[in-house]
Amino acid sequence: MDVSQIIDELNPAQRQAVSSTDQHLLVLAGAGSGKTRVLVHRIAWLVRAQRISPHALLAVTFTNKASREMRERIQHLLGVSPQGMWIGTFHGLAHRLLKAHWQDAGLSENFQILDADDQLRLIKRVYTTLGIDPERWPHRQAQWYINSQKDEGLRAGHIQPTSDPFTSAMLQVYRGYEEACQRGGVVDFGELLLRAHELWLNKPDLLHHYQQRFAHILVDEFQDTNAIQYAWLRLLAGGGATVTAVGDDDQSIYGWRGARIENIQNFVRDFGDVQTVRLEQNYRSTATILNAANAMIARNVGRMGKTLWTAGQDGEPISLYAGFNEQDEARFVAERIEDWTTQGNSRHSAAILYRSNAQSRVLEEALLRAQIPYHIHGGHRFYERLEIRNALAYLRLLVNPNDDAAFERVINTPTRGIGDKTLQQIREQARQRRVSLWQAAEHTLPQLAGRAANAVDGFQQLVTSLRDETVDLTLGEIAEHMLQRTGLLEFHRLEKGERGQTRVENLGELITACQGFEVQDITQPPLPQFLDEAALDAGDRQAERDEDAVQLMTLHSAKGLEFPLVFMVGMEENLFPHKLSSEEPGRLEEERRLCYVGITRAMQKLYMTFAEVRRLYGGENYNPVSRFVRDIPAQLVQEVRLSGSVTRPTTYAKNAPRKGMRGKGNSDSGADTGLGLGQQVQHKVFGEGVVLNFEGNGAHARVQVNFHKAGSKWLVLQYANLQPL
DNA sequence: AAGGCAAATGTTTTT
DNA sequence: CATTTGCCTT
Repeated sequence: MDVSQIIDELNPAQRQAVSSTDQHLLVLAGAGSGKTRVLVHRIAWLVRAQRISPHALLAVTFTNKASREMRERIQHLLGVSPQGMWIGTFHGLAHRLLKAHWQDAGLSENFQILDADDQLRLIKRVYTTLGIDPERWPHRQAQWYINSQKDEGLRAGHIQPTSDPFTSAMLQVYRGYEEACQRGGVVDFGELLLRAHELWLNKPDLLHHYQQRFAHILVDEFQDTNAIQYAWLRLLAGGGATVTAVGDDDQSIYGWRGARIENIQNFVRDFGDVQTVRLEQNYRSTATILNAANAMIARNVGRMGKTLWTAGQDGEPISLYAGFNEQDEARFVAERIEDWTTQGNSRHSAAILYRSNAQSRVLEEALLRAQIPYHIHGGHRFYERLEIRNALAYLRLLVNPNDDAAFERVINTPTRGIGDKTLQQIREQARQRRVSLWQAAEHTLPQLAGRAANAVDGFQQLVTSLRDETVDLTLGEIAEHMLQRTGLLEFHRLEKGERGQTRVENLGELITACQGFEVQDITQPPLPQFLDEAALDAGDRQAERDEDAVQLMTLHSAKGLEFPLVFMVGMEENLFPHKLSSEEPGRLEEERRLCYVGITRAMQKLYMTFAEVRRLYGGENYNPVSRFVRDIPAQLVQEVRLSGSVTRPTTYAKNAPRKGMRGKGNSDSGADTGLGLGQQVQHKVFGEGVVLNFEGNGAHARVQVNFHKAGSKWLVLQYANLQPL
């Protein structure tokens, strides 16, 4: 391909960024300004025009999704995959380094990654060992403390002991936790970054090697980097590499989890010789929407400064609706979506954005009532489900029996008569001998009662023989065999009713995932690689499902997405800006950026809604309209009071059976079934529920039912034998 | 070891 | 209000 092709289709600012030859480059990329495009084209330009080997390029993102997208687009643009280039998340790249240099990093070869859940369990254990009272300092607080310290690049040893009882308790826990991790050969997310940084600090030769290798470092979402990530980048770039940082200070919404917006300003100061390019032309939204966003964000101080503009139309005004209460608000949204789809638009082109997850409920109920299929983003992901985590724990033990978190999780799952007392003894033994639980278990055997000793011994033999039996098997076979031999499959199958079935299905999906897994390194066994991927990429894989449904999500998770029609609901003081964030000026500014993110998601039409009365936590709240709404120039906003809308507060009896709904000709409703969306149904095991969704037709038709007791489930229509109520 | 009850506790989330 | 947690009982 021709070099000019990489450049020609860009606007002047984009072109300037892509072909910058200054030492460093800061791209301030406004929402919808072609940020990823610039990044991808710059990489292509470096390879094609500058003749830089992909081997000398490193591109780092924040999420797996972003790095996948970047890889695909580079491949698309270059026509070939960029062999030798490092593309990944901060955590992914750190992991790659630690795997390659595990000895220099002071890790065991098969170190495992601890996720948030296992981390909390481990912390609980440390509490018990140290005799710290979780009533006084909740476990979660310690978890938060440890993670924040790691985000800042601080180990327990770096922190000055104080007389402050909180700090000294937290420090004690931090220390004990560090030891437990080291002993178990596990590493949490923060530790990946911290260790990768220390690896380079401690091994200058290694650092030098990587500094020499990477001539260009490209960073996406730079405003989201935390202290340790920034330090890591500085170290790597210290050998003269060129850094391209792409970000938007106005979209920094993760300060509360360690992201440092000031890294953008510091970049110019710390790196010197930085060319700054602003991408301000927006290709997403109408001028009205952009003007609203610009006006709102202008209230923040200390910005790098940026004003979005478009060559496109003004578009429709922003509609503001004052609901009488949250029910009315939700009803309004549902009606507007009905109008939208009636006009021939798809449902998935509409999104409802809210500040906190709790708000989704009323909206769901309204959509259900209106028979509008919806999809909620967020919630449990595949690898976070209990049964999957149990299965993974067994697999982890196969790789590394000293993994205490895995050991604790499954020593009595399925139940095999190992109670708390036995476990306590093993823990005590482990503490005394400073060994892993697995090792301690062997030492504890003699002092256990016959039955308990048998059970523990049986467990260890199970794991050991499982390891022997699976050496020559493929990953899929290992998973399948493990599920059988451990009895996990049976255990979950026998779980009462509803849950069991889903869990067995999920375990089946796990086997499928194992079968389809592609190893990174063919010289290494697949299992550890699979476990690493499971830990580092919680797999939004099934979000790809392309049912035509309205998208519901928090403002945070909407970042990076765009929708023709957007609703920002709950535009009320105390809700948004959230009460807990409206006190401090800094946090309020972050809320405002969140609002900016929300507004700039909208392509054609934006609705903002609020409720005059909102039931929350039992009480009635009369929140004033959000200050953010008042920040938008009045001429851009149209206040809505549709004729035919309710003139008094409406309340709906929850789950009340509705009349006249059966057999309505909804195209998605599997017309011959007698069931429609929103239909109340009865299932002989799960009880009563409401039909949420349909999928497929004929013998393959499946129906999603939200059971009052059992929660939401997908059933095969053919077998479900649902009775309409 | 599972189920039931009382008490606490209510942002945002990736890796 | 409603969900989740943890303690207590069978």
